[in-house]
Amino acid sequence: MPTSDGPPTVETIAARAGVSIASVSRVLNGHGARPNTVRRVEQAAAELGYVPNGVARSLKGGRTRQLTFAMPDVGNPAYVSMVRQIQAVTKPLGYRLLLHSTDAVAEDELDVVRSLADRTSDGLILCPIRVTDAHMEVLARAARPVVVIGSLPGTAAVDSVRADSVSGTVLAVRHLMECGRRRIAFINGPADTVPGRNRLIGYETALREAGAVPDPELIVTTDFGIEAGARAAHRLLDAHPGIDSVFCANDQLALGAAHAAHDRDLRIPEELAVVGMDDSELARAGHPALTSVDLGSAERGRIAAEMLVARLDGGRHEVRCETVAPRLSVRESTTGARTRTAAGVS
Amino acid sequence: MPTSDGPPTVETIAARAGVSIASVSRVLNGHGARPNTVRRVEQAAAELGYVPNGVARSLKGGRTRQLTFAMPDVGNPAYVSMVRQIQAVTKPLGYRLLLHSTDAVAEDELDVVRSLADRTSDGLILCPIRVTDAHMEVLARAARPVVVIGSLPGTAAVDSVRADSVSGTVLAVRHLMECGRRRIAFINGPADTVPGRNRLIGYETALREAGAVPDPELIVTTDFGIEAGARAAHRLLDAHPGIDSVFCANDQLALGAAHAAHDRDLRIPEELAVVGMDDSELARAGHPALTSVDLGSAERGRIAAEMLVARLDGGRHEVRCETVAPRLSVRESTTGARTRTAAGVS
DNA sequence: GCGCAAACTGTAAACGTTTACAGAGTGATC
DNA sequence: GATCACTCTGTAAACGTTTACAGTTTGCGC
Repeated sequence: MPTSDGPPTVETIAARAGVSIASVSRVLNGHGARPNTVRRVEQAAAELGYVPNGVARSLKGGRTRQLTFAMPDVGNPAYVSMVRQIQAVTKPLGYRLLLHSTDAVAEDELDVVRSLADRTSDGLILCPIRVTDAHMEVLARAARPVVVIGSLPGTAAVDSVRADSVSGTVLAVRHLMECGRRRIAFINGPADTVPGRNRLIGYETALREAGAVPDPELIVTTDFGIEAGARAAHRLLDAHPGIDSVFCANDQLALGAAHAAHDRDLRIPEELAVVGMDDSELARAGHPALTSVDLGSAERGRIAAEMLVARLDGGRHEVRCETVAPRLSVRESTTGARTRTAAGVS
Repeated sequence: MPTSDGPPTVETIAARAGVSIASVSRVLNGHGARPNTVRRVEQAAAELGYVPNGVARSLKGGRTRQLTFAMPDVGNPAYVSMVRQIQAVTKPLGYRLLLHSTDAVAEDELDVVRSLADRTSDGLILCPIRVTDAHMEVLARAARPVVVIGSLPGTAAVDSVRADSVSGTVLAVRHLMECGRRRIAFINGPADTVPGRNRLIGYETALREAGAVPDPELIVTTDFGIEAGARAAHRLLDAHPGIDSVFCANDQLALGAAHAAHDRDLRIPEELAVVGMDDSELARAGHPALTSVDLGSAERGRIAAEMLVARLDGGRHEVRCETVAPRLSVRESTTGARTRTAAGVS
């Protein structure tokens, strides 16, 4: 009995069109009906501005057409580009996107996975800050498909996309050597993370492969941040004036290093070449613009989204684990091409 | 009849605990039951790892505990800080956040508002790129509470929070004058937007209020972007070497202007003071760091979220419209304090 | 006009929860 | 031990859809 108050439902439409609710549903979903019925239902629906209740639909259909993306920090440009790509893949397919910021607390990450059991979301893309045994435990019981962006133990029965920080770092260091640099310093971020360790491995690998011996004195570990990068660079340059280049674990650190160089009147790249990582807007914000390693955040986001929808559509295929190859964006902080920012008259 | 397959439902629990589904629901929602019943239900629920189906709950309860935030561009730092604040307000209250990127297309904005009728979201925070008559039309019929971040006609029956670009610009220009600057150029963004027009008004107001006459020659309009800022600055400085300072419509433009100054060997701030707008990370990325107007994105996000939840909780109070006062973050690009980035040994 | 197949339609059940209502149990009081 | 008030419990309806099933109409060929 469709009462006057409240938004129109399938019953309201049925009453107005003089048909049953089943017919209303069928017409609205294009399941075939007599032309006359179609016309009456469509007219009634249009007149009343009927919009089907998505919640009821979800309950009946067993899926919500919602996906969740959970990551440590909304502010981080790397995650922002993931969000953008995930949207790009899922929006055209009619999925809504739930954003969950875990603030890098592991228990919160676990809760997101567990909360899949409430059937509120059809699938999850998770960027864990670190993968613990508890993560594996919980992921194994996840009530809905999950794709992890990050490194998982080989045994895991969960789709994942990982970056390759080792190769990324090798790319950077190799590039510096090809530019003729020999005293290559390394400003790393927190070393107790997987990417932190991998960068160190990459750094040492690249040097050794060129027959050089990594000098622990040229390696500094610090928190991320522009100021921190500047401090670290000053420390390195104070102690080892011979340094001719520096690779930094992200663009903030690299920008800080560039600032330090400016302050010491070291020309970039002539006297100090600088390479960053992430290839964020900050790299282009440097002056000269910073060469930077792109670990493929955008692509990881895209692939993760594709994996997830594949899992939702098709279903039962084998576990996938992809690695996204890093790419080096070469700019003036290593090659020193342009000196003028843009084509203005000199 | 709870079958073995599928996740446990209230029926499964009831069967296992030997009670009715009503008791299960009551126990789980803390509505009182005999201690013995409570124990049995809780045990059964725990053993089976029962999680209530959120969709069914939403259908029964008439609300989803989901909020939507719709803005033009996930990549824009201003919106990112809004997202963060909105999360900060709503997450503790148990709301999930749906993110919708409209890519700045008006029709998409309208669709978001219309789609509130599907009952999938309890409320909406909307950042329209521009407010048209169609917006007002659709907002008036919105099926759920909406808060708009942006400027609405006074007649609108919709809660809103707005920035004050006029005052923000006045703040910046006044600051430059207090620093002794007289030839103040202005690099504006697209002028056919509300904030674009307001910045122009603010610029002229501040100058006039100091007895100066705005010189149209010192005003340039361009798209946003670092390169664009550099080009614009070069153009201005080529034509008017006497310029001693420049106010830019956002931090990208300001950073570009700073780059141009570097290339022309103009010292900042001695020979050219630079002020940006938005107070994003880019401002701190400048070297020297850029003075920048904070239009209060974060605060607008917070207030919008608070307005929305107030509307959802309480309900029927009068329409609110708040304006967030801008704030000036003074840094070295106007005051020139520090020359060394950080406390390293010189 | 009749029979038949095909196309359409309506009734009712189902999705998983919450909750109004009535019935059953409990203990206290006289 | 009967009555009463009270608390607790179970049944059933409701939220708004989709869909299996059975029933009805329709069109067609004879």
